[in-house]
Amino acid sequence: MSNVLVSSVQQVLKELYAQDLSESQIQLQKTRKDFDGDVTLVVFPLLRVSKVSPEQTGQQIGEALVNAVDYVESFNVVKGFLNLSFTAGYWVSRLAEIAQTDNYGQRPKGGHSRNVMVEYSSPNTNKPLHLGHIRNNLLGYSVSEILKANGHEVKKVQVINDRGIHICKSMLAWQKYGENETPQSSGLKGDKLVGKYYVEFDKRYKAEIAALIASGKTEEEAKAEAPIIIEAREMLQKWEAEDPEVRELWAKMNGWVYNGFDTTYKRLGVDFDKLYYESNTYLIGKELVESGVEEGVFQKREDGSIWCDLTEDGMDQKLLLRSDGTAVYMTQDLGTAKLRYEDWPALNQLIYTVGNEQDYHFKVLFLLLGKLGFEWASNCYHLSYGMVDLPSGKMKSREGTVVDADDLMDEMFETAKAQSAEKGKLDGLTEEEADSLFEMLGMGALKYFMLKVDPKKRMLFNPAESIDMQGNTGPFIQYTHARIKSVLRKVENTVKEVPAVTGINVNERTLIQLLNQYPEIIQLAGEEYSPAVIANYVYELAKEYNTFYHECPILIEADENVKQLRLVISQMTANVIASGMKLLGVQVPDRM
RNA sequence: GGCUAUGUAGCUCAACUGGAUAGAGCACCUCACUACGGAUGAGGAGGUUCGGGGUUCGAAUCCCUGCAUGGUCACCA
Repeated sequence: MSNVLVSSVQQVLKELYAQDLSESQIQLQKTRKDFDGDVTLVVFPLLRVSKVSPEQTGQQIGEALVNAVDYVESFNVVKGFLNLSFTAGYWVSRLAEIAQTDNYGQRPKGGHSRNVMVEYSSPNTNKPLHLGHIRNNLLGYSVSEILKANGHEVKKVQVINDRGIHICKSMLAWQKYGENETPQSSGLKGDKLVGKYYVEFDKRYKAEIAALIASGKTEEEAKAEAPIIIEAREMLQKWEAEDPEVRELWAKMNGWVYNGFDTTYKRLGVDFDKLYYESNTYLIGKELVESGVEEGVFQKREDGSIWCDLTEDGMDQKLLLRSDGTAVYMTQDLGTAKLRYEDWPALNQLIYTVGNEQDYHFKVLFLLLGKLGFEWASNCYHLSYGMVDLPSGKMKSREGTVVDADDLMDEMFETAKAQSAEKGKLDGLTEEEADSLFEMLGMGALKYFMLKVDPKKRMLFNPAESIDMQGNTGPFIQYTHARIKSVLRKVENTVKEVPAVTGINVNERTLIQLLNQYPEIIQLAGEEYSPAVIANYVYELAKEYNTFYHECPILIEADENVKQLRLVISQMTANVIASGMKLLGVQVPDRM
């Protein structure tokens, strides 16, 4: 609609001032709430062509638009702002179109569609998932869904960091001190069990360092010479040499971890189309690095290590392969990227959902891919997000302040349960139904809380406040949806026909305007890779509906046409709420 | 120290990318259920948008500068 109006404005300007102006010079925006109107034209940029005062310019354009555009009913000018009001008929017909559109808000596939691979989660296999992973998972999943809604072809993937020194640490500690403990024997979730031995390794390592320092070594020497770390390094080399015993242990312990992760992913509601394992890609990376040496873009040093000199690009020397020939993080990332493009040659964009602590890493990665001659290097994008802090500061595993993902989800469930019990609205639900509702509400609260914040900003997670369910929260929106459903349940046939009404009130108008915005919101969220855009919009919609609900009778409305209009508005609001929340990975209940 | 991000009400976050009197929620103070769900709504109070310059019709937004906070500069991942 604004596009149509833009060209009308251009037309009018041409007639008035004999000037052709580009679209970008026509600034249309939603009229602010405290002013009268639907759409506002900013006239300041037009003064150069009108050569009269802002007020006069607004007046002239306003008069011309009322004459030229049939749905522009009236206007007013405040300072340099021309506020335009549309006819009720215009908005009613907009509502009718919305009601008749399948998958309203979503953009069908077409010429603009891209093939996009979104990587997210990608944990290490040496410890369980925590709060930081939750933000990552929710963000990656939601952005994927948003891109799909924009008509793109999306594949969700992760690369599992299943090899490296970290997993060797867990393996070694388990081998030495584990006494064959298994998830079955201990009753521990697999990822938790492996994490336990990672912590055990760290403890022993610390003790050895302390002992060496006491015997006169420097801290640096102690860290390098502690027997247990040397053993771990040896194990990594054995692993790379495919030592059968080490590989067997490795496969067993990783298997435990994957089982544990699967449980967590399932509960979080995230999924993947394909999994990559670094154990399968680091060799490709090594080959790439070697070929880079041959091509002269990388350099081999005397000790055998391989580097890339990035000083001309304003960065440092970057290690790509250790002197003992083992791979580093960067090595395998190069290999993984190459493999992905081989798997999906039509790929247009590769998105990495990874925290901003790795901004530098990805800058370097993309640069290296370019140096290796991959023209698609410029299509790689680092979806960087801020860390999650606790009121006590950073999460630190050593200080035991890590918020475990499974524990947190349990807590959310319990809170939702307690809240519902307090409201006393559980009548008629079986225990099973009630539990699934609590899960929906608890997860809704958690997901909405984490996604409503702009991804690139660091966020504070206050356990006490985050589980709040009043105000700007997931359950508030879920409640609004349930309430609408409750109204709709009471009418026999849901009518999608928009009746002929002579006028609409301010609440109806505002809601239709908001509903009308939904497609633009999805587009904006896609362009910015920001679920927060969706979250804030859905909140505003729910809030506005609640105001409408208080002001306007629906079922008891005497005028049958007005009643139908309100029912359609209600129906569409519920649809858009459900649709928007789905993009965030949040389900909405019909009753709660 | 270099590079990089962030700084908005007591707290947690918005602000359509340069537009009007900077908006919400929480907390605090009022008020509203014999109409459809009170996990709600209406109102009040709360601001030098970190400080200082600049650009212009107009700045939270852009530029410069200072301050604060986080991240990062590993033969860790």
